Amino acid sequence: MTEGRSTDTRERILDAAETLFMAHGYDGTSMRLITGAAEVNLAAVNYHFGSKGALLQEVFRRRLDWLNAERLRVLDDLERKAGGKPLKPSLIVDGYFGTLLRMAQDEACGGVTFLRLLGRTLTEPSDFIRAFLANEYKEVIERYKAALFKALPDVPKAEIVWRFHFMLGATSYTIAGTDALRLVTDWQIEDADANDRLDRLLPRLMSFLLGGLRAPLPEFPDNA
Amino acid sequence: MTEGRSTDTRERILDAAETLFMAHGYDGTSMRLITGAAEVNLAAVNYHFGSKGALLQEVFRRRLDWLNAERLRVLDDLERKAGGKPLKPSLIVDGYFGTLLRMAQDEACGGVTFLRLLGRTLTEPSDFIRAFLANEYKEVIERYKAALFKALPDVPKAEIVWRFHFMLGATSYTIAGTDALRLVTDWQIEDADANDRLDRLLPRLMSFLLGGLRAPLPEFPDNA
DNA sequence: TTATAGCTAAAATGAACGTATGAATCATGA
DNA sequence: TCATGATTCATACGTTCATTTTAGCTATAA
Repeated sequence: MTEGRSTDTRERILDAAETLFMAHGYDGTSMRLITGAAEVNLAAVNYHFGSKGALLQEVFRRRLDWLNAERLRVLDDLERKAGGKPLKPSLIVDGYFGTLLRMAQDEACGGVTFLRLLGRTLTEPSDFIRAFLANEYKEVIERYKAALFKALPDVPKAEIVWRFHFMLGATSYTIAGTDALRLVTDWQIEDADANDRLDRLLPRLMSFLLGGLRAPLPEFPDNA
Repeated sequence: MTEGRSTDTRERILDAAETLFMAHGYDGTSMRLITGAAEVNLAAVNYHFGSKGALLQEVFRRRLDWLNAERLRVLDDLERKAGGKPLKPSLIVDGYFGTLLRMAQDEACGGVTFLRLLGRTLTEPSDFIRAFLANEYKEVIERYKAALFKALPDVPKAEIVWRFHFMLGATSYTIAGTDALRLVTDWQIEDADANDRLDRLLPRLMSFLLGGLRAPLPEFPDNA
């Protein structure tokens, strides 16, 4: 085989990088740490990916391509079944956020590790990764936003965009799972294994998101 | 005066560090960048604060001491007026998150810059800063959690903790304000100045948070 | 077998990092 | 006025960083 060793090295680097970027952030993770954990030579990253930044992009691309394609597939499916009629908001929210959390239960897709890395990186704005993620998400966001506009014709579009934003925040922060304040709240949550907790997280999060999405519209103070 | 030059240098360093940590993260901000922006000598940080890590802590302490004291004061006030009866959830949520966002409108308290730094750092878990923030928030979180338990006696405590967590996420992510996906959503938001946007953000966020907090309880799939 | 391309190994490069040092400068109290 | 302690300054130190280089290894194709 002409690439047996090579693909193995690439995958090992990507797996190690995913875990380490999640744990220590991009700047906090050195090439020596990555190649050490992957048990490959220091130069292998630059040979296979070109640079550290390109490696980070590849870590994301490996998972996001699948995730966002799946999200589009789900939405296509929903819209096909609805035959032109507006979708229920709960279905749209589940298509976007449910698909994400369900991916985390599939270890072959990176499991919770990638989920945490994603949540963390969405609030960590290195310029080059922002541009990359924006492009990677462009189509999906556009489609889901449009679906929400259609599903909630009486709600001002600006309000929907804001609430979509809030939902993204609640989800990202939750899946980052390493927030500083978790130490404080003496976590009387069930100590089941990660998959069990993930099972119950999805309904919990979904209730919260839908409650927020359908909340009464805010009233602004007069500042004319 | 025995400290004129000194306090000025300290403040300039803290201001510069606050802005730069916000923009580039902790690891991404070098001492040379900080001291350059503050127009002080490179050695000044180590002289006045001891180390880069201690500087970061001081950046937070300067704002958080006031913020969390104010949160406690507000809660004390509410509970005193209620005279032992449970508080309305909206008042509790406003006491916690409203106080935070109102602080951002006071430029003397750091304004949006500190708000963004806080939002960003809450998901950026350097071990030492996690421990510091956990300690800094300990009392406030405990008090507000207890108030919510009392205000919502029919809701399981675990559920309240989760939803408090989701609220923290939505808020942190929003105030970080630098999330990667903002580029995507062609932001048809009013182009008013920062304070105007902040004026309307608070009611918007509050509606969302309360909607989520009061949402119907989730139903879990049977996995017995 | 030999040439070639794909890949790995080990070492070196130059830049940037946080921190430490000792001299210079300043304000202050006797 | 002058000695003193606080602060600022320029500079150097020892690491660690991402990346590059050069040589060597392995497997396929002619």
